[in-house]
Amino acid sequence: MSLYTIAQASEEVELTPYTLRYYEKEGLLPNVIKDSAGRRKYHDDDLQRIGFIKCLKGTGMSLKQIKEYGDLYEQGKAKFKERNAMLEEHREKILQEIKTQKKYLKMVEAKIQMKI
Amino acid sequence: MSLYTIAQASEEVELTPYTLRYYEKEGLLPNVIKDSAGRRKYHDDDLQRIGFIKCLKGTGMSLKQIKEYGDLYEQGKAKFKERNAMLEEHREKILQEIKTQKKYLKMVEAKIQMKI
DNA sequence: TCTTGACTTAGAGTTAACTTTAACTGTTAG
DNA sequence: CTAACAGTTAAAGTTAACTCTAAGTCAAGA
Repeated sequence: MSLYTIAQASEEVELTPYTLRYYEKEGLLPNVIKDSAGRRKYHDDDLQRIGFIKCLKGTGMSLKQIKEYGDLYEQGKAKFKERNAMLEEHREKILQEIKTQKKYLKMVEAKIQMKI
Repeated sequence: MSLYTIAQASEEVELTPYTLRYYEKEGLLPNVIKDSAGRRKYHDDDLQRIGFIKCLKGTGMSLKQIKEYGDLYEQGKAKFKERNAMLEEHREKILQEIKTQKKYLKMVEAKIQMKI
């Protein structure tokens, strides 16, 4: 049961403390606790959650949508279907995006080969 | 030798006329001509260039960097090396990004499979 | 005890990339 | 001839996602 200060969590997840506070303010991190002096303490669970937020964000999901997903997650089993539907839709988007990236890669490689 | 109005070019490249004017203002489209009434006329070359801009942008290059690349392109053979170096560096970035996307895809798929 | 340093907050500022507005002009169909 | 339309410009507005500032609090070391 390890706890992290915001500086440690920041280091761990490679996001600035500003960003961590911002995500919390936006409702993406509803479970971060505070110590008696009001300072944030991050659980491993929080870091896991941030990791998944980075995954969703890194694949083009907006923070707004990520919050929607997180809100469904907070509602547990009751919203499992909706939540998974979101992820499956997002999965398709990622697959499509990888395809597009591969197409663009070929275009760049063609341009490199042109030698003019 | 076909020429396109901004509306036609917009349709063709799937960018709004606003965006086309914006790209021009930012120096990304230095060769767009105007008719006697001051209206833009796009050549096939312009559309090709916009296509490549979309490729670079779609793979995460900023408009600022795209302009740098375009400026080198305008200087022709003299800057060929620099220009190609930019593209080769960008190629690496795209490869890395595809890797990351695949990793994230696996994370999302794992989450979907979790069924909880 | 004093000061240093890491934190806190609310709110302001920044950046990229558009997107819209307002006021205007030239072309075309009736 | 005139109304509608498609374009023009400079400049202001928007949005997402941070990023920073100012003013304050608290705990720990010299």
